[in-house]
Parts: sequence; structure tokens; C-alpha cells
Amino acid sequence: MASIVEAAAQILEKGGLAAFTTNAVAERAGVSIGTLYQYFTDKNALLIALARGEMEAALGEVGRALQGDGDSSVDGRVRAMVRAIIHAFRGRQRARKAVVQALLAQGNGIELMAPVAAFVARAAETVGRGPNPLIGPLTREQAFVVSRSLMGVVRAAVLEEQPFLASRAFEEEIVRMIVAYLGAVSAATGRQP
Amino acid sequence: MASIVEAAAQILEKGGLAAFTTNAVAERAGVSIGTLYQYFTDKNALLIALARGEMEAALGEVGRALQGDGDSSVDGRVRAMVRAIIHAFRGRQRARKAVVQALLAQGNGIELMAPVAAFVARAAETVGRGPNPLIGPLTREQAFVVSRSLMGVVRAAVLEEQPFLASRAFEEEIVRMIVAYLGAVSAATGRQP
Amino acid sequence: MASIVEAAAQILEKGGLAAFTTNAVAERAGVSIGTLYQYFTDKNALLIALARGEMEAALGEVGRALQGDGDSSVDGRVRAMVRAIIHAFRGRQRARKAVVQALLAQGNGIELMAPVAAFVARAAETVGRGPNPLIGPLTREQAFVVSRSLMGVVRAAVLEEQPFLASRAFEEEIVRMIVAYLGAVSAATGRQP
Amino acid sequence: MASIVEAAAQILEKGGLAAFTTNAVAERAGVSIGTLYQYFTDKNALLIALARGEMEAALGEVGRALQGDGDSSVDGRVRAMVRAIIHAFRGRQRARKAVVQALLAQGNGIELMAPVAAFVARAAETVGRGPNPLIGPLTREQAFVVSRSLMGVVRAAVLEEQPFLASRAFEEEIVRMIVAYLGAVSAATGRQP
DNA sequence: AATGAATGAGCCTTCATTCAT
DNA sequence: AATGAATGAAGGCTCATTCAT
Repeated sequence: MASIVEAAAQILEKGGLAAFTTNAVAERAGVSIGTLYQYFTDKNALLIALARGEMEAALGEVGRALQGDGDSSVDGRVRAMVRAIIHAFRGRQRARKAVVQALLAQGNGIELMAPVAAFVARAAETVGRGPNPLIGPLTREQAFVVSRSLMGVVRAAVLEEQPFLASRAFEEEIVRMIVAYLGAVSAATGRQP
Repeated sequence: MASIVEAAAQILEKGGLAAFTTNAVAERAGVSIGTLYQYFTDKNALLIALARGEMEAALGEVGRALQGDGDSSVDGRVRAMVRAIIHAFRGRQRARKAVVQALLAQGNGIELMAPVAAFVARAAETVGRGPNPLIGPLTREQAFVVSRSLMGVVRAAVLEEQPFLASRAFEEEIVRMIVAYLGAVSAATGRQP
Repeated sequence: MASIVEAAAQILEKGGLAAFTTNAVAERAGVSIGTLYQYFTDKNALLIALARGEMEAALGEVGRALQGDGDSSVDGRVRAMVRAIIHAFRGRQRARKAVVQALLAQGNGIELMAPVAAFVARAAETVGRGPNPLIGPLTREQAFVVSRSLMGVVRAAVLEEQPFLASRAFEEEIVRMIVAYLGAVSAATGRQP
Repeated sequence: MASIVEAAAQILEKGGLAAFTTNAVAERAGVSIGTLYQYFTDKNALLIALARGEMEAALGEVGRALQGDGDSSVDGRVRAMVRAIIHAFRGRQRARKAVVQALLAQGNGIELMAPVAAFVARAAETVGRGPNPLIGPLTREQAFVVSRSLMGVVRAAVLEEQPFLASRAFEEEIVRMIVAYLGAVSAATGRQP
């Protein structure tokens, strides 16, 4: 089962969506096509299993990064989160890309993406508080904007295979944006009461 | 030719990527499949033609919005830009989504997306200057972060069919983020010399 | 189209239901599988087309037999009908059998059989009248009994490949049964008023 | 073993031939597929076992009906037989239908059907004698006609799911046909010596 | 005796593309 | 330029059957 999912990831990584056929996956996994179908109802089910795995990995990475006891300033913590996201997206770019594509192509993508986004939003919120609180709870729109812009930037860099993806400068700018935004939210909220 | 591309857009809009077959497009366009192949060497060529058209339309929309002589403050001009982006993405969501997917699925997507992003980055830069300049020229990474976060947020809202997509509150938050980021960039740059 | 149906009949005739694959049919018809699917939505559609054709042929045969101006006595006309049914059932036994099976396996069979049965029932009724009327209109149950017993006997003989299928003795007995039954019905009806 | 056959009948009854897979049968029987193959060499072997069982049950029903000491007139005894046949065909229609189909699909059907038909023919003969004999031994063709028409009518009613299947009127007509036929045979035979 | 994971031949069907008219 | 019937490679999936445990 795990080997089949792994094979699927490899196929996707190497040949993209076009190469992703159940027969190819079975062959690479070293099992018969029948066995594949014993574990996954559907080509789609396999895809979802793969996606779920990737998502959980990403979640874990971000979560672990935030547990880390590095720099506990707002800047430091945002940077930890940004780094985690970048990392989560860098391993097996093509596979991940293909998974996202395939998922979106069927409408199942959003539900699977949602948890990650929610997690990121919550993390941002948490980060904003800390020792000397920066912000209160975010509104729905605010949470959306933080999480999606962060993920959007990173994803774009991955998809476009930008050379500066791993650079310090890039990280810096993303951090700057998030921190600036959280600050602005805080300022606006502070004024309101 | 135009009618074929239009048919392609409609098919994509209505049935998504799965419904997008050359035969279906030809039929809807009211021409024979042979004629379609007279104008487009390939299914892919048709897709590219469609994408190019959509891209140009988006570009035009943003450009026009920035020409408009509304509120000329930084806030006002960023808001005009944000609105234009949101609009550019809302007409025919599904078709656009499908185009992006299909394009990405083949690796052609990035080149076609690039001009829009470049344009958005330039617009942000321009906006930052204006009467009383906010910022100087952006670095490559900064331009990337502004354009992709903006587009990323809007795209996510479209794909996830968020109900607040057209709301004032959503627009407000995006503007807040862009302005805060531009401000932070400006501050950092100012300090450095 | 006709050649495809014909090929289907031949395949069914030779190899039974098991050999009836769309690929086999296409090959025997000398067309590509794609062409087959241009004319028939489905494997099932092909089956139905075949069945309809066979049914109409059977109908025609019986109809023509009854038009014939042979012996116009009740006995003579019943015999003409019986003979026609036997003929209708004898050509391409296996193909016919397979069609019926396949059809029944999907529930579509009955509707296609019904017209033949209705026709036979009407024929029996007509025969019962003639110059010196034997019977009035049959009740639903009576019509059913005449038509189905007649068809049932012949079908059984065909399926079991009885050697006496074409014999005079066999024909004689069937005629005897039908005539006796019509007589009994007539007698019962006559008594009732 | 019995439970496997029973499971097969249930599957056939509920889902028709299409649902009749060895795996499905094993699951419903609550045994593993391996066990099923321990008892039946083949899917076909299972089918034959099922058919044989059903056949014997039918045989038993008719036999018992004829033993019964109800009305001993020809009419009364024919009616008892007709009723038994109807009953034999009515339980688990779909399963029975499917069995017949499946059997026919492989050519094994006829041999299994034959005993029932033979039995019916013999019964008809017996009935025709009784206290005041109606007929002598039937010819091969006559026996065939009585048994197959009777079975054919009932089977058709079952397959077509005729609403009058259980009605008195229907029974009446079948009885009328059989009795009329036996009478005609008797008359003809009587004349001949 | 029982289990059930594994097998794989082969079926139905789709759809991009061609080419003679 | 346009047509559209024909093509056929290729893919998803089923299910009877085996065999090591």
C-alpha cells in the first residue's frame, strides 16, 4: 500500500500527470494492477491517498518548526513558519504540482488543501501573539489573506522554478510581508476599541 | 478561428478539463473537426491560443483600472489594482481555472503567466511612487512577492469559491497587506542608504 | 452499420455470449473499434439493434405466412402460422439465443419480445374467426396462453435441437393443441351468453 | 457447501447474472474465496450445483401435488399440476431466470432441464389416464408439446412479470389448454385403432 | 480445511488525429 | 477551405483463479 503510493509519487515526479496511469504505477510499485485495485477503489482514490499523505507531511513540518525553540521574536517565529512552508513544497516539486493539478481537475482539491490553510492561518495568529501580543484573533478574511498569500507566493516560486526559491533574500521578503501585514492588522484593531 | 477559441472557453467553463475534447469544441463552434485542425495544429495549440487571449484580457483590465483617475492616493491606487485583479479572475472562473490547469499540466503555463505577473509587479511599483513616492524600484524578489501574493490570494478565493470574494472586507484586507508591505519595503530601503 | 450488426450476429452464432466482445465484432466486421463506437453508443446498443432486427424479421415472416392464400380452413391457417413460427425460430439459433439471453440479462428483453407475442396473439385471434368464426376476441390471459405456449414449444425444440423440429408429426401436434384450445375457448364463450 | 449454494441463489436473486461473481458469493456465504474453490472446481460447477438443487425442488413440488388426494377428475389433476408448476417457477424468479440464462450460456442447460420436462410429460400422461382413462401413452412429439407448452407459458409469465401470474383466470386458461389438447389427442388416438 | 492477498488476461471505451473527398 | 468517417493506441478496471501460509 505504502509502496504503491510511493510509486505514484515517483511516476508523477518523473513524468507528470500524463504518465500517471494505473498500470504504470502498479508496474513501478512492483505489484500487479489487480493488487493496486485491491487497495484503491479508483485511480482517484490513489491520488487522494497520495495528496493526504503529502498534506500531512506539510502540516507536520510547519507544526514542528513552530515548536522549535529558536528566536522567539515575532520576526523569528514568522521566519520559522515561512521556512517550513518553503521546505514543505520543495521536496518532489513535480509530484506535488501534479497532485495539486490532478486534484483541482476534479474538484476534490479544495477540501484537501483547506486543513493546511487553516493550520497556517492559526499559526500566523499564534505567532502574532506570543510574549508581547501583536494581534487578537483574525477575522475570516484576514486569516484567508495571510495563509493564501504565503502559500501562493511559495507555490508560485515552486511552479515557476524560481532560482531564488531557497535564497535568504526571498525568505526575507516573505517574512517582511507577513510581519508588516500582521502589524497593520494589529494597528487597525488597536484603534478600533 | 475566433469562434473556435470561444467554443473552447465555453466548453471549459461548462464542463471543466474533462469535457475539453477537440470534438466537443469543434461541435460547439459549429465547424467540423477537420476545420479545427486546419487552424490549430494541435489540441495544445488551441489551448495556448485560448490562454493567450485570456491573459491579454486580464492585462488590459488591470491596465485600464490603473489609468482611471479616481483616488490618487497610494491606498486608492492599490485598491483599483486589487479590484481589477479580482474582476479579471471572476469572469468565467471555471474556464480560467481549467486553462491554468491544462497549461500547467504541460509546462507551458509559466511562460504565459509571466507577463501578467510582470505587469502586476510593475503596477505595484508605479503605485508606490506616484505624487509623493513611497518606494524606489523593487528587487526581483520583492516584485515576485507582491505580484504572486496578490494573485495567489485572489486565485485561491476563486478556486475555493469563497463567498467573500466580492466583499468589501476582503478587498480591504488585500489592500492592507499590499500597502503595508510596500511601506515596509520603503522603510527598509530608506534606512539603508 | 449493417455489416457491424451482421458481424455481431455471426460472432454470437459461433461463439455464444462469451465471444461477443466489441473488439471481436469490430474485427469481424472489418472496421476499427472506433468506427463501431461511432455507430453504437454501447455494446448494449449494438445488442439492441441486433435484437430489433431479428424481431422484425420474425414478425415479417409470420405476417407473410398469414397473407398466403393456401388452405383457408382454421386448421390450414393455424398450420401456416405454426410453420412460420418454426421458420422464424430456426435461423441462426445460437445468435438468437444469445441475443435473448443478453437482453434478458439486462431487463431489456421483454419489451423487445412483446411485439412478436402480441402479433402472434392477434394472428391466433384472426385465424379463429375467418369464414365461419370460431372465436370472438380473446381475453388478455387467453391471448397470452396461445402466443406463449406456441412460441414456448417451438423455442424449446430449437434450443434442445430436437430432431423432430422440422417433422410433420411435430407440426401436427402443435396445430392440434392450438386448434383444440381455440375450440375450447369458443365453446366456453358460446355457453356463457 | 449448502450455504455457498444458498448464497449463490441469493446473489443471483438480488443482482442478477451481473452480480454473480465468485467473490460476491463467497462473501455472502461468509467464507473465503479459497474455501469456495475447495468445494467447487469452478464458477460453473457452482452454477450447476445450484441448478440441480432448484430442479429437484421443482420436481418434488410437482410430484407432491400429484400425490395429493384432492379432486381426482382430469380437470382437477391437471389443475394441481399447473399450480405446482406455477409455484415452482415463482419462488426466487430472478435467481431461477439467471440460472437458466447462465446455464444456457454454456450449453449445459438442456440436460438439466430435460428431467423436469420428462417428468411433466409423464405426469400429463398419468393424469390423462386415471380412473376413466383419457389417453394412452403419448408419442414423443405429444409429450414434448404438452410439457414444453405448459412450462413455456408459465416461464413467459414469470419472466415478463405478468400481474395475472397468480390469478385464477390464468390458471383456468392453462388448464383449459392442456385438457383440450389431451382430449384432442385421445379423440384422434381413439379413432385410429 | 481455510484463508485472502495477489495475479493478469482481457474487456469496454475514449479521443486526438488523419485523409480522401 | 471544409468535411467527417475512420482509425487505433492506450487507459481504467473487473474478476476468475491460484497458492503460500
